[in-house]
Amino acid sequence: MNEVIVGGMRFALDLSQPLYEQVLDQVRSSIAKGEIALGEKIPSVREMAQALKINPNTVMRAYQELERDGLTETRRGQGTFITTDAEKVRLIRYRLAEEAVDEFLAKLGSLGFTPSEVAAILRSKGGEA
Amino acid sequence: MNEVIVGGMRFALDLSQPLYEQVLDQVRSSIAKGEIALGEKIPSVREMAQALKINPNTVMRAYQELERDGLTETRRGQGTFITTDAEKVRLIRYRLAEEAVDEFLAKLGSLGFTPSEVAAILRSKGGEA
Amino acid sequence: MNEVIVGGMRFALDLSQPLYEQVLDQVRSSIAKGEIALGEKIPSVREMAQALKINPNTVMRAYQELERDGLTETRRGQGTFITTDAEKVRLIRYRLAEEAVDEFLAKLGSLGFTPSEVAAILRSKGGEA
Amino acid sequence: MNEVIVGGMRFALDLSQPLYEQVLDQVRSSIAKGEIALGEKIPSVREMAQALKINPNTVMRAYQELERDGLTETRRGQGTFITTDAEKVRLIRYRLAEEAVDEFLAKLGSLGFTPSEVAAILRSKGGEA
DNA sequence: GTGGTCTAGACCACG
DNA sequence: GTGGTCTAGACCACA
Repeated sequence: MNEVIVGGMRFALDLSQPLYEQVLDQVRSSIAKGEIALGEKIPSVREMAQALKINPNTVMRAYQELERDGLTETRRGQGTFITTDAEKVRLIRYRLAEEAVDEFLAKLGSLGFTPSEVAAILRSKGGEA
Repeated sequence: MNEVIVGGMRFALDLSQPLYEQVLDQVRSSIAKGEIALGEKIPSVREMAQALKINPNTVMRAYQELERDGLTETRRGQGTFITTDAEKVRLIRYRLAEEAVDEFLAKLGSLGFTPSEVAAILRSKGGEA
Repeated sequence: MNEVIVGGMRFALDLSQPLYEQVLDQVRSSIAKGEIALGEKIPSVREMAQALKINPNTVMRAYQELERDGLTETRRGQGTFITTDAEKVRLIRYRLAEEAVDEFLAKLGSLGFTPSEVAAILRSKGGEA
Repeated sequence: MNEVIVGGMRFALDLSQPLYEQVLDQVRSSIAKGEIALGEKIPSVREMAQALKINPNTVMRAYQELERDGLTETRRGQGTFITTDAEKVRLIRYRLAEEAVDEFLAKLGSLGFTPSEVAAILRSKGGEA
């Protein structure tokens, strides 16, 4: 495993997706799961880049997207902090889940699976869905 | 909607993904769903390109990937035909479904949803999974 | 097996190579192996095409190449006949073998195999070479 | 000879085969022979294209096939690198050799040569097989 | 800078 | 007619 822990968050990067997207997803996921507390400071771009051994531009892009989503805010001269707005976090978590579900159902539908077949596959996968 | 029907298959292209991948996915879907019969000829590269208003090279790339997957065979000078091997189609359909499921569960998991929460969301979405 | 016997020669066609080349190879091979006698008549282009369920142009092209090699001769109004020159057959057989050997050694060499490794692989393949 | 050395690899292109296939074969050979170390970067698409005086798209096609075979991985924005998985290289080298052997034996067999004749020809060719 | 996608258009081999 | 290769050149996303 190529895992790194930075600022209390766990990162595992691969080449299958853009790096900035993986960083974004993994920070967002840490927030959604509550692994990192609201209002807490996250590592600086430079620290994060060094820890993950990736280009600072890549981290920067991920951070910018987090801020656009309202999940973080930068305080000049102090760094980047997780939002303190729990409702915002809840909404974003829900929105991401909904998107994933829609995409999933669309894909399975396009392969001609009925809802009950989907359920069967999910069950066989260990989810008790 | 910008839909086109070609050779009994429905196509709707957008810019969110590579065109060749969309063509690939949609032909594959048609095969997986059985909308197009085994052994049947699919439209020639040029026909398809003209119908979808895209470049023949782009269609060709999709067709070559289909052949690599074993879903089609090309007969020189005659065209491109769906495989007659039903087992191969079944396997690929299953593989695609499995990939979608894995991706879905990973994403929802990374957002901190438990299996039963996932099931609840799916139910609310109209699937009775 | 998708085999057809025509004029005493065995044919099995697939899509991995040009059809005309397969026809050419298989006729040549029948001659080289002595499965078809010198001076004998081979089926007409039309007969052959019908038997193999391929385009007459494809058969024609194979026959033309055979004639260019001197393995056959056409007698106007009578058809196509295997040469009666045994020496020519011997030479062509040897030339084809030599080409195959050269190509084979070149390929294995390009993969960095030593002669003794090649010999080992050949032995493991059932040839006692 | 129209040879070019690029990134420690030797290239000689002709018109007997598709260019992208020749590039593919020659890079693959270099990897199989260990002429280029695992994990090493190979020349960028543009560099290679310029050096070989062919179109970047042609090089790209070769590189994509290498990646599909698992012999290389591409790091976005950084370039294309030889895999670090020695086992994968070993397997592919063996697979290529096996294919060559099978093809060779089939061809010689179709010309009616017995295994011992094949062995004799090989010996006379300088291999001591 | 890197790889990746797409286009337009030429040319070839095969059937 | 079919698929396949190649080019030139544009444009994009990523690091």
